[in-house]
Amino acid sequence: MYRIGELANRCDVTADTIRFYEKSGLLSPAARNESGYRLYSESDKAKVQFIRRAKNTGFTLQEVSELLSIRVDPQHHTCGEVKTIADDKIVELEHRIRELKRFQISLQSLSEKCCGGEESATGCSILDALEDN
Amino acid sequence: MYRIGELANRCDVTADTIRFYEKSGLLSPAARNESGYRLYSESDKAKVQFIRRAKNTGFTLQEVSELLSIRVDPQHHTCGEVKTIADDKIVELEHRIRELKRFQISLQSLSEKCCGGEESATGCSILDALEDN
DNA sequence: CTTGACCTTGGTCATTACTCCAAGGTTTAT
DNA sequence: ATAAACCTTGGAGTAATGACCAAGGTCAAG
Repeated sequence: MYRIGELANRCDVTADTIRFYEKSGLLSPAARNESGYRLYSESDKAKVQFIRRAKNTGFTLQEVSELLSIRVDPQHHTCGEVKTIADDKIVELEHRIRELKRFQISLQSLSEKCCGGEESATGCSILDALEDN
Repeated sequence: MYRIGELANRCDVTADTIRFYEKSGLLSPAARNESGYRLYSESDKAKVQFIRRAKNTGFTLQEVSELLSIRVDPQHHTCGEVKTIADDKIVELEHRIRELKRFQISLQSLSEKCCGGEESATGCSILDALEDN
């Protein structure tokens, strides 16, 4: 079990960030010791890393929270519910991916037209292209 | 020339947003009339639309500002600078798209494992699905 | 010439996601 | 046994990106 500082180090975040995630309901410590120190497990570490990855990908913490809630309490949820949540997210991801690709392609076509050299950017084809838009 | 309200309408933003962009140094009105009303040109409209499009796809206003400031003063910048901004963003987009796909694949495998029925959802967790990956 | 729609500046408020601080308790190394 | 490093809660502050409001000026229509 890690204390908060060590978990923070291993996940490359600050202790404050982990406490903030706890306050936001994304994560709670596996246990507390007698002095009230938070204690975390390996699975907590995986969760923090999941949160970071999801966040870097552009999910809000709210959305990350929804993703995490796909970990289901089997007593109270059915496969049907899980599948619905997952399928909704899949569709949403498709939209996002399409949008990012669209912009990436347009940036790529701009970048290819630009010489990228030391020339003054007057008449740079990227800027020209933005002007057309 | 448009007044701020009309520009806002045409670009599907609010007048407040346009004033905010101005305060942030992204955009200033082509002119003012005698009463101090902001007046905008077609090129201002293009600029606002560019800002929106870039922003919706993941550029921060800060980054948009870099691109726009080069455009405003191209003789003091090089093609290389412009291309670097674009290429950095392309790499970032690639990374985000890869992560999004990773999530999507995980969710798909989760969804496939789910019968989708009324059964209890033991073991349905996106963390598990991601670990398998 | 009044009414309603629009504009001005200047200010506050909201949300997201942290980040820092204070005052104090705990653990560990020397 | 004491200093350094770590932890606690609670609260305040920050940056990005706007939204909203107040008090007042302007403009077009009936």
